[in-house]
Amino acid sequence: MTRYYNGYEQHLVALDCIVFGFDEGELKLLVLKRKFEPAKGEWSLMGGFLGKSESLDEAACRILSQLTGLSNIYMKQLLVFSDVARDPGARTISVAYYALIKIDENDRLLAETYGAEWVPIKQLPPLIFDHSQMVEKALEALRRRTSREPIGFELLPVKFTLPQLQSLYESICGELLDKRNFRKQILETGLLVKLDEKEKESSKKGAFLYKFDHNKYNSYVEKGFLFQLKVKSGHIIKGNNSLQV
Amino acid sequence: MTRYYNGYEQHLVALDCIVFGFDEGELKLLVLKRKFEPAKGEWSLMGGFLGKSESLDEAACRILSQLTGLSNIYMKQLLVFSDVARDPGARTISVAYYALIKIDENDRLLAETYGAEWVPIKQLPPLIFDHSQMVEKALEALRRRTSREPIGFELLPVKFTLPQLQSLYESICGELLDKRNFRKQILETGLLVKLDEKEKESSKKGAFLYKFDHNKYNSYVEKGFLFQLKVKSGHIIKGNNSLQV
DNA sequence: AGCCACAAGTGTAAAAGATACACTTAAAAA
DNA sequence: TTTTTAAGTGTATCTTTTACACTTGTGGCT
Repeated sequence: MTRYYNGYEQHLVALDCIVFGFDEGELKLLVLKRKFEPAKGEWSLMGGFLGKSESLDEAACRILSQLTGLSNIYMKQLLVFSDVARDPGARTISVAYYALIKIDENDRLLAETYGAEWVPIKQLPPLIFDHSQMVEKALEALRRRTSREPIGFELLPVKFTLPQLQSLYESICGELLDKRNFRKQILETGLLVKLDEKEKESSKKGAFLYKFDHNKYNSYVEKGFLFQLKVKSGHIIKGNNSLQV
Repeated sequence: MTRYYNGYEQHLVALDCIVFGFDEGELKLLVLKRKFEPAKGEWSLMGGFLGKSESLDEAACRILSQLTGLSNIYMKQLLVFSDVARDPGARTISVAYYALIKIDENDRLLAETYGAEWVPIKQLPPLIFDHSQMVEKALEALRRRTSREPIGFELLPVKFTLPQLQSLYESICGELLDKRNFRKQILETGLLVKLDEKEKESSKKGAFLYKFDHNKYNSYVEKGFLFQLKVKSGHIIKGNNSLQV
């Protein structure tokens, strides 16, 4: 096939996936102990190599599904890392992808089956090579994208409560948000459907479940509507029954 | 060197540069007629291949400088294009970069020397392969980034007038802006330095020249300041001496 | 049965920011 | 001297964002 472009260098093209999940009110990352040399046994992202007859998007899906059994996952290309010496095993370039996973929906044990582990993002161990940089960049991208597109829902179960959603946004942007303002804003989009069920795990009163209306969102997008969540300057919420006279 | 990772496919890694310039009040793109097969003679972006001992950023700079003589240019990685059949010449993946150039500063003839041409973005000819898609994505990225970072200045000469700057922003976002609001907003940042000189090409009165204060910007950024230009819903400006009773 | 503890849920007023808008000024050309 | 052209300037209205505190529902405890 390579009739043209003779004489140019060929390269190993790796892929690494930054896999985000949200569980127990925390943003988490899926990491695993590397099973081969070099750096065998150290913590790393999920990775693999680009094959002959697949696009990068296809390869990213393949790798994620081989290593976790998951499919039909939100994935996005992030950035290529290409320092000449980034991987001591060989000269490789690595295309980083990030993925958003609904942890609840999938068997939480699945990860362990494959030797992977969900680690809170605040307690990440050191990762091999430039993987920590990749995580850093992925977090920035996630923050940016979250405020422009309704991708937060990819991290929650199909049915979720508003307190859950708020907590998710707070974990992503690293700031507390005002409950009333948050609700007002998110409900104003008209994209959430209130269900008749309540979730009662996290409180006695229970919180109503909602669904995100993908169809409505898509038709809005076609009409030029822009999802925008102003998740900027949150503040510590005070004055909640902390004083009693 | 490749002691590890044996048996994995190697790939040709191309780079393509979307080179933006701003001239005669228009956003322009640098394109050239391809000098080799396949698709010889057709319009394409500037491209090349990743070498053995260079990072992608280095390669992108090298390619731009080989093909235009320019160096010290703002460049940013955009996205990798990797469809299996994207290039009929061979299976390649291509990392797209976009660059912002101050056309005035550099010899405008330079382009021609190298067989390249500045084409207004609204009159782009069809480009080979997936290059038109790349341009599309680059424009989106430029629009997004322009509103979050002061990169517009990379497209203007070091000294510029406010009408020039406004016209640049209008070309990028594709909408007319209100003169007074634009000036207020951009001057409020405190990042423009008014000079004592006037530029008198485009009007009899002449417009004052300004410089962008990079140092100040950098120190602001360290303090957490965020550049934000709200360049959203512009409108057609009416009422300017168009009626005379 | 009643009380307590806990998180869910709800509205409004003040402040900040964005928008719309029209005339004056400077200087070259006629 | 007049005309023409684009540069330059301020304010009032509207919209959006922010700050803020009490009531409700329910399970568990006594």
